[in-house]
Amino acid sequence: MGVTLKDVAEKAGVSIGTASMALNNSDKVNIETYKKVISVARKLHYVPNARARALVKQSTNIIGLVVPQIINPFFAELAQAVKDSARKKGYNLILCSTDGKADEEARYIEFFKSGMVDGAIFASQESLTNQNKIILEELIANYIPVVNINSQEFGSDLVPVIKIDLEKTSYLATRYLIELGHQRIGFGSHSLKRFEGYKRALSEFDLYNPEFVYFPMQDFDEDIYAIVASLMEVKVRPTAFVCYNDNSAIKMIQLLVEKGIRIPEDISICGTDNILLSRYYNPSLTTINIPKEAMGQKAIEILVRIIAGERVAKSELDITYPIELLKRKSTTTYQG
Amino acid sequence: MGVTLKDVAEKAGVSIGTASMALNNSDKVNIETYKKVISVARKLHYVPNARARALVKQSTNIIGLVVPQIINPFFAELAQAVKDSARKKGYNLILCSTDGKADEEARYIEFFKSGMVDGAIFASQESLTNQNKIILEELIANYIPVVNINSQEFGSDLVPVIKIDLEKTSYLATRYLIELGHQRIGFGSHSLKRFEGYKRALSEFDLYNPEFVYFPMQDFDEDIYAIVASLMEVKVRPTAFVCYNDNSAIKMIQLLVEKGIRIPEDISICGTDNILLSRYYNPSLTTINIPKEAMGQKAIEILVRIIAGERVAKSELDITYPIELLKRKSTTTYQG
DNA sequence: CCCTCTCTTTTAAACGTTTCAAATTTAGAT
DNA sequence: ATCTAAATTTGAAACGTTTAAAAGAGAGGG
Repeated sequence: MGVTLKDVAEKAGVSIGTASMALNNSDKVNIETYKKVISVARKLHYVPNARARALVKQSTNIIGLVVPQIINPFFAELAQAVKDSARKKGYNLILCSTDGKADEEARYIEFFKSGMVDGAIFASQESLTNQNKIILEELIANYIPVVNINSQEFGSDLVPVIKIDLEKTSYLATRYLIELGHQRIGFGSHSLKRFEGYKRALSEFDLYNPEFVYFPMQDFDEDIYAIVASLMEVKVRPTAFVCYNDNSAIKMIQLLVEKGIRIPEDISICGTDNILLSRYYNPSLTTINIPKEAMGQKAIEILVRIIAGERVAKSELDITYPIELLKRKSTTTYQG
Repeated sequence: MGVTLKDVAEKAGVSIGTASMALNNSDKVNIETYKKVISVARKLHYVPNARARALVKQSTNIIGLVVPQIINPFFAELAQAVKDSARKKGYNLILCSTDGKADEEARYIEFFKSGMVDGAIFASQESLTNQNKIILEELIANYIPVVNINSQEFGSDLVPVIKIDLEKTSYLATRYLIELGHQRIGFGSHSLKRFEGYKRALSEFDLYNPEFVYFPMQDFDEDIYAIVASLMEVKVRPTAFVCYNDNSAIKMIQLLVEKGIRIPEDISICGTDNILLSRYYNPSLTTINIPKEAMGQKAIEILVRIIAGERVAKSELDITYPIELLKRKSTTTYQG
């Protein structure tokens, strides 16, 4: 169907080998031949067949990125960063979103194993499904290079991890709310790590009260309705709330506002992620910044090095990026 | 490095051809042989090499999706829909975002030409860069199947288009604002089509006034600062504003609120896209729904059919999806 | 016992590159 | 004119599949 190297070679009057070398700028080929081949190739609109090249080169120049959901702005922004870095290194990015389903995750792992990508990055909220942790281990050990973003578990010789200190996110948020004078601070997340940070901050001031803790079983986003409903019924309401990401914080605010509760006057709310929109939300969202660009870039950088066969230093096997509290308008002081 | 078909064949005591057929569930192979091969393959953790398969099959089972930006929730949501449909048809999706740069667009087209994808979907705000319209035409004509989403130009035998009536988006929004009693209605977009709809609605009531029209030259998102600044200075301010997407509407609201302007009491604001967050924004955003899921799904459906060699019916070469006004809280009545 | 037909397996070409050893050409030195 | 070394080109293997044609093995009929 398409124009092949053979066509180019014939028209240029050289062998396939020579044509290939010319097109790959080998210095072994005579300048005249080179010119001839290039010109013929251009004339015929020759485009090298990436499939054939992939087979012989054992590499596709594609990197896979797996995220739980693209429609979560946090991951969209991360994907953007990863993509930009990948492109700079000459790679294309295949973006895979699992919607948190273990079988989708498994399908992608299968796909990766088949050799369609040169390496993969797994980004998660906190960890992969248990089942796939095992599959992933195997994947890495036997097939392709992998880097994890945000997983709190790995960080081995095989799978470097780029992460943040999850516990600290909620610690920072909670402590800030305490500093603002709040004493009844609510919390919602399915993450144990985050809960620990929340509890640590409160414990330091002897303010911890399990009544204000919500552990949604499923998807937090969906369970916000339940949390808000519960918040409306309870007799002593928290005056501040720590959400596990900006998306859920925003939903929560909206639902509360609809019930006539003012943010931040009645309840201060704090998110995590610093998604683009959090700055433009109304009220603008107090949140924890996560350096997505830096993390995405680092992940690609390390992955590319592993692909190239380099051995990464011990110090780079487990990198924790600093996070930062951004004080905005969704939180305010409270006088008991 | 990995286990190949040859290894499996040898261990199973059959030829490579037979092993291949067994693994592909061919009915030509004896049931005993089949079982033997399958069991050996499993034992050896054999995974077919997708690169080799792609070469001989002339197909990678990958579809490319090109969007201007992933971090725009509209495209993230569209990508989600496209991905889901693609997976259902057995394809993987390679997500490419161009950031509106013509050269990135061109690089992706080059990549597609090389045969790494079986087909491509180009989604845009309104149209591709001029330069690449030409490249794209050529791509389609000679290399791989393509479907356009949202482009207002194509819709040929070669490139089916899935789109909405852009003119109508702003017409609907503007007319609604007029119905609410507004007489000074502002407008911001670089889209001529959208401007036409805006103007048509106003003209019907003799309310058109060029003073209220903003044509940002570059990226609208960035130019919102300028528009808001200008809005603050002008002596007669519009009481309503039509934004060209939800993202910009949200930014605009936030900037206005920061200046002490109340939304919707002082200015009613209307977006377009109905991104997930628009419902959760504060105030919730009056906007135009665009059926992203349906459009994404249709795009895949048609593309897959073209890839399969089917000829699509004339009626499917240019499909316009219905849009719908969603009345929410960012707009309110106005008594002159 | 031979022929035919069906069922199964093998063989080998094909996919379109890259790459490296071998062959060829060219140039330079004697 | 001959030899050597360098420069260039060619040829062919390799990458790991799929697939169609050919070969082989049984079975059944005459």
